[in-house]
Amino acid sequence: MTQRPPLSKGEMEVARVLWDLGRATVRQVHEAFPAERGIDFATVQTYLRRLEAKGYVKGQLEGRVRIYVPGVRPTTVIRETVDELVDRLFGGEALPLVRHLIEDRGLQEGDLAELRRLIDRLEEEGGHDERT
Amino acid sequence: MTQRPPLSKGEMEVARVLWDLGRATVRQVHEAFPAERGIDFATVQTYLRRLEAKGYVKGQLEGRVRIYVPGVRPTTVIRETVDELVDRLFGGEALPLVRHLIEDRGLQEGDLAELRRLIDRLEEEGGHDERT
DNA sequence: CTTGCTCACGTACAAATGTTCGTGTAGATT
DNA sequence: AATCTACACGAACATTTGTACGTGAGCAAG
Repeated sequence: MTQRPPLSKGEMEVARVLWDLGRATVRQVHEAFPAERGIDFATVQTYLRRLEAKGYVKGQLEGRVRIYVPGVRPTTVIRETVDELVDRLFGGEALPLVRHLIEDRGLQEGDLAELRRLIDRLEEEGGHDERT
Repeated sequence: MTQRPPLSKGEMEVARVLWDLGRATVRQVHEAFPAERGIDFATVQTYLRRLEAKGYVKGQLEGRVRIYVPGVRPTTVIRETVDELVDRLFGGEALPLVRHLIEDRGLQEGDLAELRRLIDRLEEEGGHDERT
């Protein structure tokens, strides 16, 4: 089903901005980039064009300008991307990545609590209506 | 500090194999690939060459064959790669990715238990700010 | 109407990536 | 010795990616 070509790094950056804005012109996307990124207007334009070609966003002329909107949910892309990473880097094992994220990327105190709740919930579900 | 160029997808596949084997000839790496992958011997050879150029592995002629060994620890590469992904896809927030991994990628029962222990340990270490 | 802006859109182009071929040569087989 | 084999090593080449330029059209201000 993954008929969509994968997102390149640059495309991902732009896609993320569009997800945030929800609906934007090239200029708006361009302006949403931090100045330090120093990305050119035309470059953003190209990325959006390519994102459209790959089926990730939809663009439509509205008067003089083209308005872009996301065509795929972030969750979907995240799933595809992360799955691929997990496959390539961990041979499909998710746990090592989770461990790395929890240990080496600073999670906040509250985050740990939330994780614990999440685990509680999952163990609850799993252990209780599962009868091989 | 070492600004190694990032690994491409293909390079990562090969690097992973070499981490597993620890020390191998091109042929051994090639053979370690699942047949379905249908990757050519020469392709593997090129990847190893490029990995060496990028500083990820070291190769040395031993008799007539070249032996490759990892030059960078998997952990390092994983950190760099995952950090980049988290930045690009989640704007630096690690939690959403962890959540995704736990919820959507099937972790085993035992994995959850291990995670819980990990969280316990981290909460222990971190501020003793009990206030649940 | 003439200048000047701002876009969409097509085009460009170097670098990186995925993939393979060709050549030369050091050992193995006949 | 004449072949055959298996590599190392260098090239090649089509795609994809990152980045940007140039042109022409619509609109605005002089």
